Amino acid sequence: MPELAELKLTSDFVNGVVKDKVFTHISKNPEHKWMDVDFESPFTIESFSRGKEIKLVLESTETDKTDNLMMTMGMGGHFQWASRGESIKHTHLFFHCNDGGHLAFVDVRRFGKWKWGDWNKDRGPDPTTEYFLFCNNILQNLHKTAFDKPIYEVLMNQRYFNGIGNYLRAEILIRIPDENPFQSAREFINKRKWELFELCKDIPILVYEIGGGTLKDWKNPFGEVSSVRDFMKCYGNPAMEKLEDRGGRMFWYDPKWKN
DNA sequence: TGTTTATGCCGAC
DNA sequence: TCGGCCTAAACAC
Repeated sequence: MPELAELKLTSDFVNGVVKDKVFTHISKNPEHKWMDVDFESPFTIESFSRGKEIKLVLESTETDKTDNLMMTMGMGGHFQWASRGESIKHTHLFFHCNDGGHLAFVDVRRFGKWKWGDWNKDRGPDPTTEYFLFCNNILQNLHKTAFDKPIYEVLMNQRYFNGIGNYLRAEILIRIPDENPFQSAREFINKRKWELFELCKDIPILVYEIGGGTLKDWKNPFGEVSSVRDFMKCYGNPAMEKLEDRGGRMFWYDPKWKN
């Protein structure tokens, strides 16, 4: 998906467009097989992101009812605003506004999902907004077998690295150039924990500040914000080596570690 | 025209 | 751990 930085931008975008707006109901595109959702009218929306989850807080303007619609974005989910009469292809959730427009959850591949609840307890703290908890969650669990695996695989484990995805793991590991990304996560972390943890915080923040990664299925909802585009040193770079990991994802890495 | 590829996750073995 | 879920853009021929 969109990874941590893109989720944060998506959440900002939602907050920008729903500000001072009142909604009447939610409907779902029947093409999408996932659950229907609705909420008592009239209501307001506020968005938060944590790692690769988005929380939409819906609040009745007339009663004290409130509920959280928890969403994941899959590979390309995002939000757009549609004015009265406008319809956007591949919209799967419509948050209908009393001005006739709607907030559209657009998701071509339909990998995005939603449900009522709260932050998924199987996902770890957000490295950018809960940095101390993020570090602690790893250090307290470092003895577990999950950390026997190579660091390049463990960086994709959302229980510990919530928000890190396929491009971020490549961009993080390439920035610790003298450590082999194929060694065990435990060994790697024991040696270079603070550099690793800080990169897990700082790279997503950098990408957020420059307006998101340049990704095939994802466009910055605000349009281009920055001309800084060279943070991507590794992912997708033909000068780098790549291999398919056990999850069927391409891992991009420095050719010097090819065995 | 056909094939490969894509930022992710879930559930059936 | 592995296939399945989906569409469309970018390739290959």
